[in-house]
Amino acid sequence: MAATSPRVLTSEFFDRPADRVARELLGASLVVRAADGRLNRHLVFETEAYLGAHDLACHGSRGLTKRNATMFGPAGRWYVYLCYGMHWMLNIVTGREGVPAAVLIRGVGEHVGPGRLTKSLGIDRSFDGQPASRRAGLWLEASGIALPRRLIERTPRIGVGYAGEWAEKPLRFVVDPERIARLSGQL
DNA sequence: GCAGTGATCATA
DNA sequence: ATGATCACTGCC
Repeated sequence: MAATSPRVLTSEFFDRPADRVARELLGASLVVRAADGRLNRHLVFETEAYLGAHDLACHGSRGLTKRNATMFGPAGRWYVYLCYGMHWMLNIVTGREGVPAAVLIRGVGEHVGPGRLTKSLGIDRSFDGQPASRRAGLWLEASGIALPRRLIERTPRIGVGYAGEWAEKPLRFVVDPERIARLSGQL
């Protein structure tokens, strides 16, 4: 009867190759603490991995800049940047310090699309560089379920056509949101 | 199918 | 200082 308490994912989980983290984040929960203190949980159903300096689709491949500095830092921090002058992109940094790698969170709960989910959840630049933790008010929790591998679809990443052969690597991970909600008993 | 949007970065 | 770029979205 002791309800298993949700496991907050920490740097131990994130300090691994981005593609591994991206796959294992499917079914995890993105938790947002609202202004009134309430917690809102959203199941992660779509992610993309950005592997590091050798990955030409990755911001880190153009070297360290002010914008992407968080990616070069330790794993487990939020990397948030503005895209097309309008949309905030939410990433979680992965791998060793000095290796610019991260996972883009593209879909959670009923929120489809990386720009829409940040808008819906009120996520912006203020989270950039913060550890994903309760203190930040934005964190990730492990799924309580074992997600069957056959439910995971892998495709090339979206919107990175400029990246040559790296544009075609299957580094986007997707599961059907309804299926995963049912598996988690939240439907 | 493509315009909007503006911070960021390279070039100078 | 200037111009190109861009991990998207919404409307044509």
